[in-house]
Amino acid sequence: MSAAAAASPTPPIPSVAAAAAAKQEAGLDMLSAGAPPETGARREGCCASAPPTALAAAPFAREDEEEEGAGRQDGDAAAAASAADRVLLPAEVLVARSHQPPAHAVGAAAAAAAASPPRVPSEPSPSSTPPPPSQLAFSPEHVACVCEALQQGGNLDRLARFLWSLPPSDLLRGNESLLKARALVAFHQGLYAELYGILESHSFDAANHPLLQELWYKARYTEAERARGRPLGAVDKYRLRRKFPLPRTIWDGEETVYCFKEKSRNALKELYKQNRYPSPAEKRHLAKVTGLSLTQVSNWFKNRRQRDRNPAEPQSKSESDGNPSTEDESSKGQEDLSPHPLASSSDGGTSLSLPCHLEPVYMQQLGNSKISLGSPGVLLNGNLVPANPSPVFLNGTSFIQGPSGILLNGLNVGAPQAVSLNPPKTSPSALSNGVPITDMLASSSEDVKDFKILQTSMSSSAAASTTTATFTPSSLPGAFQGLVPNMEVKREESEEAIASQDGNSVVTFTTPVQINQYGVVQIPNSTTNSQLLNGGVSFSPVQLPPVSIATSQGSIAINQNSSGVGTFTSDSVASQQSKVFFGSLAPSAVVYTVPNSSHAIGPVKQEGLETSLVFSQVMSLGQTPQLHTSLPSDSLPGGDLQTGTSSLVNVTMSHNFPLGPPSLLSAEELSSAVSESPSMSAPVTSGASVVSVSNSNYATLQNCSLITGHELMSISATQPVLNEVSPGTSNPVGLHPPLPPHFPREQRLILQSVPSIKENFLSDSESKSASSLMMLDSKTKYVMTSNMVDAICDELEADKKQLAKLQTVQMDEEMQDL
DNA sequence: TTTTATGATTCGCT
DNA sequence: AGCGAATCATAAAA
Repeated sequence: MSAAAAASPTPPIPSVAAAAAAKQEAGLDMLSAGAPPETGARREGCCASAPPTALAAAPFAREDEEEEGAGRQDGDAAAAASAADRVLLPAEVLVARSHQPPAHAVGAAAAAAAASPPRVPSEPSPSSTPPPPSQLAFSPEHVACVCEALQQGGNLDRLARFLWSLPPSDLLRGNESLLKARALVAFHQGLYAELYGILESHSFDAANHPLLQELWYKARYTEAERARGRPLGAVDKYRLRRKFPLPRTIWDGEETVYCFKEKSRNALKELYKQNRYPSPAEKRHLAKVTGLSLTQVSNWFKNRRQRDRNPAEPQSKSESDGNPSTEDESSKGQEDLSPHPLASSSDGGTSLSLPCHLEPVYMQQLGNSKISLGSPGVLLNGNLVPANPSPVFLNGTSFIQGPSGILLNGLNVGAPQAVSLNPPKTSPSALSNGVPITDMLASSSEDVKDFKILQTSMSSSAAASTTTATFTPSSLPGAFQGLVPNMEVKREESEEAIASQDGNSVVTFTTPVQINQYGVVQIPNSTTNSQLLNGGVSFSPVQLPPVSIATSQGSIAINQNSSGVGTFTSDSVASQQSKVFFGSLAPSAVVYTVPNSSHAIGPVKQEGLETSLVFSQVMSLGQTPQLHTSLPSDSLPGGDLQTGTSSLVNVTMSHNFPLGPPSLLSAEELSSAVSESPSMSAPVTSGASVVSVSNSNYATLQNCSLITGHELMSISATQPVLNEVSPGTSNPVGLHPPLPPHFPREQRLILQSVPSIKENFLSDSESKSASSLMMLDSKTKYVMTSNMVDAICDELEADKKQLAKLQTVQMDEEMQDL
């Protein structure tokens, strides 16, 4: 063993290493390094069987290993060198040194050779009498040992001389060590034809395959490089490998597998769907199941995560393995993340990256959706919680992104911009119904970046114009089928028209978030009625994956009648998570944010709804402010957007609203209902509750804080127009800071004013200059004019004041509690 | 030939 | 040690 071990330290073969390209060189070195043990073992064997003359096979090794004293070594080296020069060196050395501790012969010889000036091989040495070549003084084994020693010593020149001096004895022909040495020398000398001949002429021991294979390929590469006069690329090398396959003499024919078995991959994917970050135990189990090593499993997950994170990565797109999260990203891509604000937001590749989710994420038509939530978690409709393994459903075009978490029902909120507003690592920010809740806005630069990309700017024409601003996604994915692409919404247009265009589609978000692909969020704008509720109303046919419906989280059913009355039915199914419903367009939209109420739900279907009802739960916001907005449907016909009454409602209720179907909810009723079910923890009732809201009616919920556009606007850093309108209604900043870890309870609705022009989107976001802002999801369109804002503000003012009081009180209480 | 998919490696960070 | 990011390498498809 010692001999073998001694051999291991052998350095790589210089010539080879020199020729090797950086990486391959490393590979070669590795091979060389790996070879030693084997060669050592081999040599040991050979030496062991060596005849008596071999005083010392072992010594060779020792010599190498021990690096004995310089003095003696010098002497030995000198002797060896001289002997070596005379071709018969090995024999001579061995013989000459027979009286000494064996060893140094080869090692010393090699060292000497390397150190001393080369001598003419044939040059006779005064001190010794070289036997004629034909009269080998030692056996082939000895020769082999010498060859090995010289190889390992890295002195190929010397090895070449040695080989050259050897007689063409048949005895040596079959000697693998000698052949290997010859191959090395041939390679070193550029005698590739000879090299190939050697490699193909003898079946080498598997232990030598790695090195010889390397020589084979290296030679091919070198030849090709010389022929082409330029370095080879990976592909070139690959082609050469294909063109010049390894001879079976140095290859066992076993194909290298670069792709795991389908079965293994499926198992990996399956787990990945469940958990992107498997525990060590899970990895071990998976490794066992798939037959892969733990490292391979880990690498697979690492690679998968990386590729899901960077869909834009030029090299590859994530495979469409059916993994939703992956698919979205892969499917849409990177391209959409173009600088263009809208484009990015609207088309934005769909990417879903929810590290925190333990459960699978389902996206329907991810095409345009992009979800990229950072660790903190995202609150969708108030419910998406990072830590919670809740599935996310996207049915749509909306995208959610941001480390902090952003969710929009078509509204994208992230407010990286308002850094001051967001405490860096608090909890996740939540956005509900288009209203961003910025407890945690991304403050990091990354967040900002993401935000910019994703954020959709809505423009309102605050400064720009009274005219409505229209944003159309630069490119509409297939998701928009059925929708009129680039449709512009103008104030002048009648609401109906708008409705018809967008209308009818409903976007439903369940606690996990569901975004309808078609979802277009529009904020009908008329100052009169509508408003941004939930950020906008998105309409799109709701297509929920069966899964979502079946999920334990509950389902949502929305039935709206053509009359413009929206009916919302939620049956509580025992789900823990709340759901959000977005109803369509228009005329009147009601948004409810109900925390903790989950429930129900049936298949979501929406057709031609004119009324929209939205329930969103804001995560733990529960007690805090809520915003409710309802718009009268009447305004729709008016052609122009009217200032309807719009209110945002965020209701933190743990209970369902026992609303009878088509019943109108009066503010009082609602409030009472809400008040009755104060505790968030209250289990959801199994019964289904139906709420119908007539266009003209809107419900006001107690415990809901109403935030008018002004406030929202004011929250955003720069929103001149809005600020002017409603100065200081609420100081966003003031509100946020205090938020404790559990801030979830506090919910905020924020409308950021964003520069109206999409082109300027990025820059604007940076600059924070703004007009009125709205967050849009990529496919959503929001149109809000400053007028609208004003109108809305006015409209809401009254309600706001009332609600604000309630909200304020509650918040104060909560704050105190906190 | 080029591009894509994918496994592995390396480096820096925590 | 685990992770992310960047990168390489390989195999296969385009």
